[in-house]
Order: sequence, then C-alpha cells, then structure tokens
Amino acid sequence: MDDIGQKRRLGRRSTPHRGVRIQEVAKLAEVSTATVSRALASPQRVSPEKRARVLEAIAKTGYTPNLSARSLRSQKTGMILVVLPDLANTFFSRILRGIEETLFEAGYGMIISDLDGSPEKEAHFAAFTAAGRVDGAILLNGHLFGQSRDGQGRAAEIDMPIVALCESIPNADIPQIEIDNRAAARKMTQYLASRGHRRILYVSGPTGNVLERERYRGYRDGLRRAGLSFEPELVVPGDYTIESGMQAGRFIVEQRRRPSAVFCTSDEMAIGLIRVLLSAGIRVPQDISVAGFDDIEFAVVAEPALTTIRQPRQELGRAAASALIALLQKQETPRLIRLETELVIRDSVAEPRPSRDGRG
Amino acid sequence: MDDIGQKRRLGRRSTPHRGVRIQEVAKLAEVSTATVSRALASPQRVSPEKRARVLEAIAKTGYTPNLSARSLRSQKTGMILVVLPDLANTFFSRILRGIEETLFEAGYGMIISDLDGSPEKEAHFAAFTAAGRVDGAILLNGHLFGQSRDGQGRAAEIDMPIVALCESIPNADIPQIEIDNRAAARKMTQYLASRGHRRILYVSGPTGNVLERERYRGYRDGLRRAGLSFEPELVVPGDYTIESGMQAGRFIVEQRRRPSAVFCTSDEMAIGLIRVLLSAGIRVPQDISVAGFDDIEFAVVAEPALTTIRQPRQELGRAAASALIALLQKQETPRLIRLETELVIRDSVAEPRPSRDGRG
DNA sequence: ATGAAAGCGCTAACAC
DNA sequence: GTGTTAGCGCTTTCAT
Repeated sequence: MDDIGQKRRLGRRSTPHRGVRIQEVAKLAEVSTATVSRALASPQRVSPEKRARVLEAIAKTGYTPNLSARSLRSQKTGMILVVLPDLANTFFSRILRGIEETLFEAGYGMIISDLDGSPEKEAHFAAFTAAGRVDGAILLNGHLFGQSRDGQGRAAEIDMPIVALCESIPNADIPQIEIDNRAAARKMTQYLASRGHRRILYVSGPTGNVLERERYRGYRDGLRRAGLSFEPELVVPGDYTIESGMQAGRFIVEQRRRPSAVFCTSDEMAIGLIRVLLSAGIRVPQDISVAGFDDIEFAVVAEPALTTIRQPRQELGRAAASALIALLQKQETPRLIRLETELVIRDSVAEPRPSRDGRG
Repeated sequence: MDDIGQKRRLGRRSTPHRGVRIQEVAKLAEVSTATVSRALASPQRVSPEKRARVLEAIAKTGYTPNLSARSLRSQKTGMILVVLPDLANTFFSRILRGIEETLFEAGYGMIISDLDGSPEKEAHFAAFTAAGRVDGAILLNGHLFGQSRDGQGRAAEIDMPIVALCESIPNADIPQIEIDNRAAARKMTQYLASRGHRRILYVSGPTGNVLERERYRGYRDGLRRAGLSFEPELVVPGDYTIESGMQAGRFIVEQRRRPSAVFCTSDEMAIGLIRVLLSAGIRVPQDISVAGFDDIEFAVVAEPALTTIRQPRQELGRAAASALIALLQKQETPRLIRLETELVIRDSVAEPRPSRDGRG
C-alpha cells in the first residue's frame, strides 16, 4: 500500500486516476504483475493456485485493466471501424447488428463512422485508422479510404485488415462480402415477365454505384432472357431513398403510356412510389405492379405488401465480421463471399390488366 | 536516423509498428519531442518559426500521433460510448446521426453498444467504461450501468460524465434530454377526441418503460380533459414493434365492439396495426382512425399517411451530445432539456362514422 | 519559448 | 511456471 501511495505522489499526472492498477492486484495476490497479466490473457499458463489468488484479488479490488496501456503495449486496440454512408438508412441497421454481434462474441468493440457524404469525415477516419486506433475496418461505402481522391492524403498507405461489405471495391485485394446483385435483379425481372409484364420500368440506384451497375445488368439480362426488348425510356433514375421513389412515381403518373410493372431497386423507393401512384388514383397492383429490393421490415406491412428480393442483412453483417476476424487471426479467408437472396412474393405484383394496345 | 534505428532494435516489440513516431518528426524539425507535441496541442505556445518547421516535418513524414499512447498519458480517450437498446430500430438511427455529427464537430469519436436486451453485454460495457476507454457516455436505455442489478457488478461506481437521452433515468443526477411524452400523448388524445372520437383505444409501450408511463398518463389526461371516461379494456399492450402493432390489430379485429380510433404509441405499431385492419377489410380512417407516435420516415408514405407526433430526433441527438460535451468541459448544463414535439396531421385520422349505438 | 526526462499502466522478452 | 524489467509513444512537469 505504502509503495503505491508513494508512487502516486511521485507520478506527474495532472488528473489522478482512481482506478485500481495491476500492481495493486499483484501485491494483494502476492505474485508479480506479469502473473496477473497472464492470469487474464492466458490462464492455462498460470498455476491453478496462483490463478485463483489473482482472480480473488481482482474481485476484491475491482480491478479493470487500462485498455489504453494494453493497447500501447500490445499494439492492438480490440476495436474495429465500421464505415458506412448513411447511418439513418434503415437498410444498414440490421447489418450493423450482425456485425456488432459477431464482433462482440470475438471480444471486439465497434466504432462507427457515418460518412454522410463528407470527404472531410473520410479523411478524418483515415487518419484515425492510421493512428492505430483500430485493428481493422469494415467498409460499407464502396471504396477505400482516400480512393477517388488525389494522392495528397496518405490514407491509401493504410495497411491493416479490411473487408468490404455490400458494395464491393474493385481492384482491392480484400475479402468482399455481398449478394449477387445481378442475379437477384435478373430473378425479379424474369418473375415480372413471367407474370405477363412486357413494359417493366426500372428505377435505378445512384449512378456510379456498384450495386446499381450490377442490378442494372441483371435487369437487362432478365429482359433478354424473357425475350423482351430493352427500352431506354423505361429507366428512371433514383438513389434508393423514399423521396426518389416518390419522384419516379410522379414521373410515371404524368406519362401517357405507362409501364405495367415497376421494378424499384430498393424497398424505400418502392414504398414511396406506391404512395404517389395510390394518391393519383392508380391502383397497385391492379393498374401497375411494383416490386422492391431488400425486404426491409416495412416491406411486409406496406399496402399492398411488397413483392421484393430478400437480402440476408444480419447474415451479411455477421459474415463480414467473421471474415475480418479471420484476417486478424492471420487465417485464410475467401476473397469473395456471396450470400443467397430470395424472391419474396407478396401482393404488390399481379398480372397486368389487358391494355388497350393489345398486350401488356 | 541512426538513433531511431537503434532504438528500434533495442525495443522488444513483437509486431513492429510501421507508423512514424514523434521522435522522427522532432529530429527532422530539429526540435524536441515536447515542441512537436505542443505544436499540435497548443500551437500558440510555440514560436511561429518552429511551429512551421514542425508542421512541415509532419507533412513530410506523414506522422499521425498514436492515440493509445496519448490516451495513456493524458487520461483522455476522445471517445464517447453510446448505449442503446436496439440498433435495428429505425427510431434510433436519426438520433444517432445527430449525436455523431455533434461529437464529430467537437473532435470526439463514438462507440456504439447495442444492448439487445442482454445484461451480459451491459456488464461488458460497464467494464469497458471503467477501463477508461471512453471519456463519457450517452445512455438511451433508461438506466445506469448495473442499475436494477444486484451490487455485485461494481458498475455503479463508474464516475464520469453521462447524459440520459429519451428515456429519462429517475434519481440520477445527470442531464436528461427528452421530449415531454406526457404532453405529447395528451395532445394526440385531445386531438382524437376533438375529431369526435369517444372510444379511443391505446396501444401501449413495454410495461415499466418510462416513456410508456408518461405517454399513458398523457392519454389519461387527454381523456379527462376531453370529458371522456377511461375504460380499462381500451388499453392494449405493445412494445413499439411492428409485430406488436399487428397483434393489437388482430385483437381489434376480433372484437365485437370496436374503438373508433386507435392511438399507437409508436409509428411502427400503427403501421403494423393498419396493415392488419386493412387485411380484415376494415378501412382506415373511414371505419377506424389510427394515430402513431414519432413521425419516422415511413409515416408519410404509409397508406393512409400517418397522423402522428413528431419527435425532433436529430435535434435530440445533438442536444444530448452537446450536453455531454459541456460536461466534459466542466461547464454548467441544465439538468433537464425538453424538446418540442409537434402534432402532424395526415390522413389516418378522420371523424368517426355514425355508429349504430348512437354516438361514436 | 524550449528541452530533458519522468512516467501513464501494461505486456512480453528473457532469465531462471 | 514465475519474476524482473524494458519499453509501447506520448504529454507534461520542471528547469532553464
């Protein structure tokens, strides 16, 4: 006790820390600090008797290791950075939960960075990462730190375990976890065609987005396989938000020659679009069928209930976290993990009603 | 260079860190490490000339301070813990964004803990906090660490800046940021009554929840002020989820004597409930009016568009973060901050249709 | 205004 | 299996 008291006095800290330190535990258990440390980190390497004494001393003192110190010494932080474009987007929350669960089980914590479209933030988090504050990162934003920026930020130099989730990152030699967007979009397009639709409007995601590129290809594939011709005027831009779905809806309402089915590449857009259609007196699915993508929680309670593509969101999160953990443990991990999607048939898609110009 | 090279060799680190260290910058700028440190932390205390040299050296080397070391030395982490009950709940994402924004502006990072109803996790994060890994915490879960648990976890001893957001924590001497749930619920109940409803069913939140207690009181208040009598059978349990709203909906469908209006204490429940009503052939609002609470993104695109109470979610997050930052800076902060709510009138509430038994 | 040097609390290399 | 001890990289006191 005296020793510690003295040490305290000698220390030059400005804000005295009230926590118990490893020394105190060691003293109480009558072992060295190394033994206390080992008893915690690798119990099997300490004799049962001493281990018991250490554990007792820890319980008695309420000791919790200082993680900054541990970090500094071991060069590990136990923290993973999760970078995503928009925290407020429903789509991400379930994914986050999957990530969090898995990381937690493996003893890691999660630091979230909501990019919010700000390059400034991105630079900040790149620095953050470089500062050794995290052991690895999961990127949901479709590019590496500093990529698509000039070389001035040295972000690109970051060298640590990273995985890409959902939005794959081309040319990056890191594990990518995703769904087969192209196949999923093709599946939906073919389904729509199989119900008899011949004029299928496509509401896209943001231009340049990898997801969008793949889904668009899938749409074209589906059209081709169904023997339908592609018509450029049947592609309407969107950005996955409710608002952009509503805009697409307004566009459709104003048209003379309407599609018989609409394939929205997100559920949010589908829900917004349906709302506008309904308000304009266009019935769904009697007048126009609408399909979504993602199968968010609200898809099933939408009116009408949404026919959509289910993404295994929580599993995606878990898979990404697992891949990252494998990397951290220097284990082998596949470069590409593709999770299955499922066509979920509900009520928003029906046969087209017979149209005046002969066929759907 | 030689010195550093030598130091490296002498060091016993297992995983050589490739980052640039402060020494290297100091050497290049021909100043001491202390000057480098000061140039970063308090520029005005360093002569402009040396500061410029330091900055140049930093740019040249790409130096980023190691935050674990800084933490260890300064006893500050620059990290805030945000504890919330359910990350996958739409309601929280906007709040999180508000928190994140404000923390970011103040130079803090955010660590999220999704409790997910697990006391084990709670204990973990309590330990985490005790381990000096964060400088403060924002609690969205309605209780302090370890509260409502026996004294064995010494979590209660945690002594750091904490604020409670949304779910206030009784008897805790910490800033609380919330809306006036009671007044909001009263406002909605009175509005429903003003439209002519006399049998207003209340779908509650989880029992024991502070929010629920307040909203329930507001409902009773509203009834009283409108001169309506309270009827116990018009209270149906819920837990804010879509699913529980659907259950409440099924309950209503099975009743002979149905309410003319339903006040759901969350939008999710309202949307789930409407879905069930619609499926059973009960029209909303013609047959039954339904009101929600929160004004989530989907409220406006629901069919019918939801009449609800708007909570300023992002502002709540910002206010909580601001209060915490004030605390961290030892500034005064009000113990209670109440943000205004707003009654948002859309299409899910109408006058009751004349009923057989004479009045609504 | 600046530098020297003492640690922050811990882990791991090394010696036994 | 256990103890001794040297740092991890930084900030800050103290002395100048």
